[in-house]
Amino acid sequence: MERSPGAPLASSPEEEEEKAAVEFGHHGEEEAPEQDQQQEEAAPVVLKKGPWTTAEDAMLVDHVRRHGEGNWNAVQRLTGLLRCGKSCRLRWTNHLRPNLKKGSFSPDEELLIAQLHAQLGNKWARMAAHLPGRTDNEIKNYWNTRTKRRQRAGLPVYPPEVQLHLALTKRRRYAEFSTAPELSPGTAAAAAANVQAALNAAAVSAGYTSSRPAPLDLARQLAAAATSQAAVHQFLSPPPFSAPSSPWPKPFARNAQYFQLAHSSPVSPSTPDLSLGYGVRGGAAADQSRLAPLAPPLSPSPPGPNRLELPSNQFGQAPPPASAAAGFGGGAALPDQHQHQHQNAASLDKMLQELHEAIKVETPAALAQANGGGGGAVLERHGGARDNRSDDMDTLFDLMIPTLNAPDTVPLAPAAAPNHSGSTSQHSSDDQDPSTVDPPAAGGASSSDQDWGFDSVCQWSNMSRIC
DNA sequence: AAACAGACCAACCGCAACTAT
DNA sequence: GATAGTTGCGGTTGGTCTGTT
Repeated sequence: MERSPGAPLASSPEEEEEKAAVEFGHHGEEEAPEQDQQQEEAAPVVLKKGPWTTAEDAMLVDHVRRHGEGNWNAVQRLTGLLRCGKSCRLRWTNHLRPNLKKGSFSPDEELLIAQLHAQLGNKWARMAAHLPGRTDNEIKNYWNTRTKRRQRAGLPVYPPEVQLHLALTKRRRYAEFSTAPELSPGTAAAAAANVQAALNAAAVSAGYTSSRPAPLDLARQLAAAATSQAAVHQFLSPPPFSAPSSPWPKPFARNAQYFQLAHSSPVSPSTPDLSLGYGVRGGAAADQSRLAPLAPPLSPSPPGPNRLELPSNQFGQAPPPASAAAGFGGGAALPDQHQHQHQNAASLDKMLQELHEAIKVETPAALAQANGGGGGAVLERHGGARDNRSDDMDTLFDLMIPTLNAPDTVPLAPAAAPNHSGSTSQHSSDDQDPSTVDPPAAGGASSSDQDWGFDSVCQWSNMSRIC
C-alpha cells in the first residue's frame, strides 16, 4: 500500500501526465489516457481502485490547481485519470489538500478528540473541523483503534477530565430540570469550591497527593464562571435550538483559500471557531465546517485562562460574547432572576453532593473497591444514590437535550471548549451515550489506573499500547 | 528466522442531503 | 414537485507495518 502520499509533486503537469502514462503501462493495469479516450465510445471506462500512485496524485493536484476543488466527476473526463469522482475527492481531502497535518496526534489533540467525542459522538467530520489539518478519517481511525484497545483492556474510554465533564453535564441537566436555572455568583463560587473539594477528596482517595497535583482546577473555572450571571445562566439553561444559516459561498471559490493559506496561515487547535459544526449536512454549511478552521473565528472569544466557553450556537441565538465578558467583572443578576436564587443554591448543593458521590465511586481506588464487575458509566454505577425520577430525567434529557458544554474544565485543551456545535441529532443511531460508554470495569481498575488518574492527562495521552 | 496477532492506515461502499434542471 | 447529479459522512474492509513468541 502506498504509505507516503506526500511524494514530490514538483514536476510540470505535462511531465506528470507522461509519467502517469508510463506508470500505467508498467503496471499493466490501465490504458494510457489517450488510448483510453479512444476506447471510451466503444467500452465504458473501467475505473481504477486501490492505492493511489504518485503520478495519479500529481494529476489530481494539477487538476485542482487548474480547475479548483469540486466537480470531482469531471476529473476523469478532464485529466484521463481513471478514478471516480468520489475517489478523487477522498484522495484530495485526506491526503493532497494543503495544510494537512501528518503524523501522530499530539497529547492536546488527543484530549481534544476525547472531549469532542464525548460531546458529539461519532461525528468525525465535525470533530475534524476543530482539529485543523486533521481529517475525519484520521480521527476516526485513531478513535476506533484507541477505543478498541482501551475496551479490550477494560479501561474507560474517556480521560478523567472528560468523565468529570460528563458527570457535571448530567448533574447540570438534572439541576436545570429540577429548579429554575438562575444562581447567584456567590453561591456558584462556593459551589465551585465544593467541587474542588470533592475532586481533591477523590484524588486523595485514589492515592493522588499534592505532590501530584490534579490538572483540573475546576473550582477556579467554576468560580470564574460564577462571576458572570449571564454565563451561569447559560451554563444551566440552553437557549432553544434553531438551525443557523450559512453565509458561505459555493465550491470553487473555496479552493483559492487552500492555496492561499497553504503557506501563510498556520492554524492552531487553540482557536476553534465558535461557529463550527452546525448540524446542517452537506452544501455550503458543510463546506464551512471544513474551511472554518482556516478562517478567522467569527466571534472571537476572550483570551486567557478564564475564558468562558459559551453554549453552543446550535441553540440558535448565539450568546452575545459581550454579555459574558461583561459579566466577568462581577455582573449583577437580572432582577427577575433573584427570586430563584434560593432554590438554585439548594439545587446546586444537591447537584454537588451527587457529583461528589459520583466522583468518589469513579476514582480508580474506589472503583477497584466498589466495582464487582458491573458495567455502566460513572453515573450508572452511582445509580443507587439517585431516585428513579432522576434516572428517568437523565434518560429523557439524553434523548432530548444535546450534551452541553460546561465551562472549559481542561486547561490542556486550549481550544478546548470545542463549541459543541451541535446538530439536531446528537448522535448517530449507533452512537452510544457518551456518558455511558465506559466499558465494564471488570478488573479494569488495575495496573492502568494511573492512566485515568486525576493527574493523568499525560499518561492517558501517551498511553502505551495495551495488548 | 518464521509465524502470528494486533495496530495502523488508506480506501471503498452505501446512504443521505443538497443542488441544479 | 420530480429527477438526476454531486457532495459529504460514517461504517467497514483489507493491506501493510510492527512487535512478540
